[in-house]
Formats: sequence, C-alpha cells, structure tokens
Amino acid sequence: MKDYVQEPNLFKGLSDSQLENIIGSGFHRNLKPKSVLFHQGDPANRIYMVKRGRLKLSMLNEQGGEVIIRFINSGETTAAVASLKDKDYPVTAETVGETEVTGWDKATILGLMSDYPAIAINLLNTVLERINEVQQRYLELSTERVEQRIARSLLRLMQSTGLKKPEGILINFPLSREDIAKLSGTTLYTVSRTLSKWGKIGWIKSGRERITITDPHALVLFSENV
Amino acid sequence: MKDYVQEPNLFKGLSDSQLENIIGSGFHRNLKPKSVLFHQGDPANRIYMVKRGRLKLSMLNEQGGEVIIRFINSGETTAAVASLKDKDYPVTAETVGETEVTGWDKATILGLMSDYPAIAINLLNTVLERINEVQQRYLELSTERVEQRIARSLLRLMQSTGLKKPEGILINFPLSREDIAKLSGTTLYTVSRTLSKWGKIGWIKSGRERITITDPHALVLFSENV
DNA sequence: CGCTCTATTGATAAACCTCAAATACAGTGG
DNA sequence: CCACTGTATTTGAGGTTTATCAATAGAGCG
Repeated sequence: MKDYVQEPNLFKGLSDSQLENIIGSGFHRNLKPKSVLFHQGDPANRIYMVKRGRLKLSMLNEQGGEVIIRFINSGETTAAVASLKDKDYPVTAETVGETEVTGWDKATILGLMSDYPAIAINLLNTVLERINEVQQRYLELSTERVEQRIARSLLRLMQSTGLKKPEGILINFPLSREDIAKLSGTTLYTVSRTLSKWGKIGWIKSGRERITITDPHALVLFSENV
Repeated sequence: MKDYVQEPNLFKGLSDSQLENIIGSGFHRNLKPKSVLFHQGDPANRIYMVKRGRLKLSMLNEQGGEVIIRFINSGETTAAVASLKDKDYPVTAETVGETEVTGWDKATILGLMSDYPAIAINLLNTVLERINEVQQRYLELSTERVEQRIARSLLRLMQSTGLKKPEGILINFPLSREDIAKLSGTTLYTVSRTLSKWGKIGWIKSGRERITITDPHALVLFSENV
C-alpha cells in the first residue's frame, strides 16, 4: 500500500488509512529523468510531495549563474508555503531519475489542513527546517573554504540519501561534479580536483556521477576542523 | 497611539484598537544599543516585534566566522516560526541603537492567532518572504563578485531604511564597514576600498558608520549589470 | 587631549577560477 | 563484440579576484 520510500514529513502522525485518503485526493504524475516539474517564475499553485525518485531545486540569476538550493527526496514536500500564498516561486524543480510526485492545489491542501490539524503543525516544522538549513548554508558559503563546503555537501547528501555498501556509503543517485559544484558554490574543476585528492587518500571512491564515501569520519573531521 | 514607525507586518489588516489590545498582551523591553536580545542556541521561546530601533540578526560558525542574516526594522518581527516550535534558534539578535521590542510567548501568540486569523496569514507571508530573501542572497553570494554583492547590500538597506536627504538617500542607522562586509560575504578592507572608489565617482558619500547613496540609479545598474 | 574604535591604503600572498586539451566512460547501433 | 558518439571527468598552466597583514589616519568621547 505504502509505495513511497520514507514516511512523508508533511503527513507524519497520520494513520495509514488517513494517508491513503490524502494521497487519493491529490493528482499524480510520473516524470522522466531531467524533466521540469515547475520553473522559476511560475505561479506556485501546487504543493508537491515526492513519492518516488527525487527533485533538484535550483535558482538561476540574470547572468546565467546557477545554484542548487537542495534536493527533495522521496517523502519530502516542496513549494508548500509558496503554494498557499499564490506567489511566484523563484525556483526550478527538475527530476533526478524517474520520479513520481503527488500534487495538491491550494484549496485541497487547505481542506486537508482543517480535516487533519497535524498537517499544519508538520508544515511549520518543515518550514523551520528549511529556513535553518538555507541560513546555515549561507553562513558556510560566506565563511568557509571551498573544500570544506564540498565536504559538507557530500556529508549532507550522505545523510539524506546514503546507502550502506561494503566499501562505504554510496550517495544513491546520479550526481555529477557540476551538481556538487552548484551545491557548494564552486566550479566543476575545483570539485574534480578535490575529489581526486580525496580518492587518493582513501576518503571517497568516485566514478562517473557516482560517489561512495569510504571514510565518513575523516570527512566529518575535515568539514568541521578546517 | 501608534508609536511604532511602520505598520507591523504580522498585524497587518487589524484595526488600531485590536492592535492596541495585542500590543498590550505582550511584554515590553527597552534595550540599550548593542545589547543582545537572544543568543545563538538559546531556546526560541518568544516571538518579538521591534517597536523602535532595529535588531541585527547574525550567525557564527565554529571557527568564529560571522555573517549578518538580516536586519529587523521597526514594525517587523523575528523568531516567529522558531518560537512556535520550541526549537533552538541558531541566530543571535543584537540591538542597533536604542531599541524597544514587544515579545509574546508561544501560548499568547497562539491565542492571538485564534482570535485574529489574519495573524496566521500574515505569518505565512512573512515566512515566505524570509525564505525567498535568504535563498536569493544565497544565489548572489554563490554567483556574484564582491562589489556587486556590496552594491546589493547597500541597495537593500536603502530600500528598507533609506531616508531622503538633499544630497541623496541616507541609510539611517550606524553601519560600519565590517557590518557591510558581514552582510556581503567579504572583508572590511574590501568594503572600504570599494566605498572609497564609489565615493570618488560620486555614487555614494560615506563617513564613520554613515552612508548616503547619492546616485542610486548608477548603483542599481551596476548591481544588475555586472 | 589622550584613548579607543573605525576607516584607509599599500604590499603581498593565497585561493580559486578560467581556459584548453586530453582522457575515461556509458550507451547505441551495427 | 566493437567501433562510435556524446557526456563527464581529469589535469595543467596561467591569471584574477580577493583575503591578509601592517601601518597610518581620522572621529568621537570623556
């Protein structure tokens, strides 16, 4: 029955049958890899939950510079607050791999909230976490060196999507050097050099769009200690 | 009766008498310049509105690096979501100049929200604006050069606290080169050099902790165009 | 008028980006 | 199974941006 991988944040604390009801009230979309769910500047008229796969949220500036704000993994939601306010949302959401999402429009989600008050509470929690995370990353971007930021990016991805393997913890989706660069505020060249170095000293193993962290402890120490 | 400078966001749409009632239900504090209202890591048990003066919100990392997240001007609120969740708030709030704040604890604000539903709506608006602003600044920090970011910082301050003067628009509170540096993700030296340059070409006039923007248009063009 | 905090400016160095070119890798179709 | 093609990655050389350090000057306060 539950075909999403993790317990969805927004619906935490609800029973399976309530969940089934809620999911049923949304509309579903199956998206191919690298398709755009919504685009920077679109009116945010829907809240989305990822049931399977993953979304990449990014922002673009006028000169073409791009950053990745975060990934939305299965069970997580996005555009929640914006969709309630009918504002334009300055973020693009693109699928990473085959991805299934459920969406609700504003009226539906408001109805759900009044039926299940837990949802409003969960929404507040989610919003708080998101603000804190962006601010934390803003601090890091402003005060830390590139390699430290790359380490932090990998560790965050490890925590959210890591898969235990005999050789270490695999970041379990296709992730290019350029993605890491846009997550860390640097260039793909610097990322490549850094990962090469870390490969040589045994902290990670990496291939084409694949990264395994073989010495998480070393990486954590490095990310915190200089 | 209204002794705060701007219409408070959180209480927009309420009548003066309702406002009076709400303000009355909070507790008030008068703070000297540079005093700390709450400290990074404190439990966020109160929501604050600035009635007079200004708060500087900053974050510190383990190595002592600091950023200024934003200023909270009179009429604005802070720690809103965090205070509803009883979480630690990773931000320090320090007064800039003589400052008067009103605070409400969680129970009180929840009561106010159920009496005046507009407050919950306004809260959502505020949260959305804050997320968007941090993300926007994250993008800028990641993709733009120092001088461009300094220009954007000054322009934001001009918009929120600018005061028309014969010679230009004055940023109306004491603001050091170091403050600007921590807002823009650079060092006070680079800020000083940049402001000197802009002073020479007539874009700004600056003194000790005082900045007047004499050619806003030029600065806007510069901030957007490279 | 000394003290303290802020700002300026020059010299130097470090971190990191940019550009260019070569190499590796994963599919695809024969 | 293999050559082919389009990406992704690596690596080197060189240049730019910006931080760091040091020293001086200016402003405000008691």
